[in-house]
Amino acid sequence: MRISSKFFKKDPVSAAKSLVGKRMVCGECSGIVVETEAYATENDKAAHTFTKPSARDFISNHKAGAAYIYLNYGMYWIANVLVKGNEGNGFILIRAIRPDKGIALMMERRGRKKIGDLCSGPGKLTIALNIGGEDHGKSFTRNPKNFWFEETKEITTVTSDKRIGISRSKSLLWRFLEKDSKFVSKKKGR
DNA sequence: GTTTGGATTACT
DNA sequence: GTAATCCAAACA
Repeated sequence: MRISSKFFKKDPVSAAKSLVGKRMVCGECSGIVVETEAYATENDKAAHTFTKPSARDFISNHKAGAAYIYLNYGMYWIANVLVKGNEGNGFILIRAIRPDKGIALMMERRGRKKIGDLCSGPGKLTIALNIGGEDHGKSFTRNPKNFWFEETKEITTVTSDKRIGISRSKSLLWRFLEKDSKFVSKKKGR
């Protein structure tokens, strides 16, 4: 069953946590979300909304569940989901998924043979799923032919940790991962 | 008009 | 450890 926009209308932190274990479908490929991070518009200096006015514009011009795709370091696209809750707006950063279907195609796009290396990082999974700047602003809940999330029967134990790869507000435990997963990004925090 | 700093990855 | 490579923001 596909996840509706209602899912993205609660606060960003609990939405990010509950997205772990869901299936992310994109064209012929899919995978189970094993790692996310939450970013909030309020009291979060690491969020794009703190430094980039364009991120705030994006929030006011789009609905909950929209895809916020960002080009980082000039070479890697990074996928986020817009969250608009009563307790504040923010984004869910999709950091890693466990490949499920379309693995051969993902290997071809990535040029890698190890399944554990296909989607174990935010820049990697966008390449594997063929997500790019042309998908910026599209919806995860209203565009059935591009990408969406599904409920699963996966039994996942979710743990929280500090966010990584950022220079501000590092102390918040807003990174959520599937416990003991071999498919999460390996880079250490702190 | 020029400079700077990233939600990173892969290779040495 | 570090090169690769681009855009929006910030500064002059």
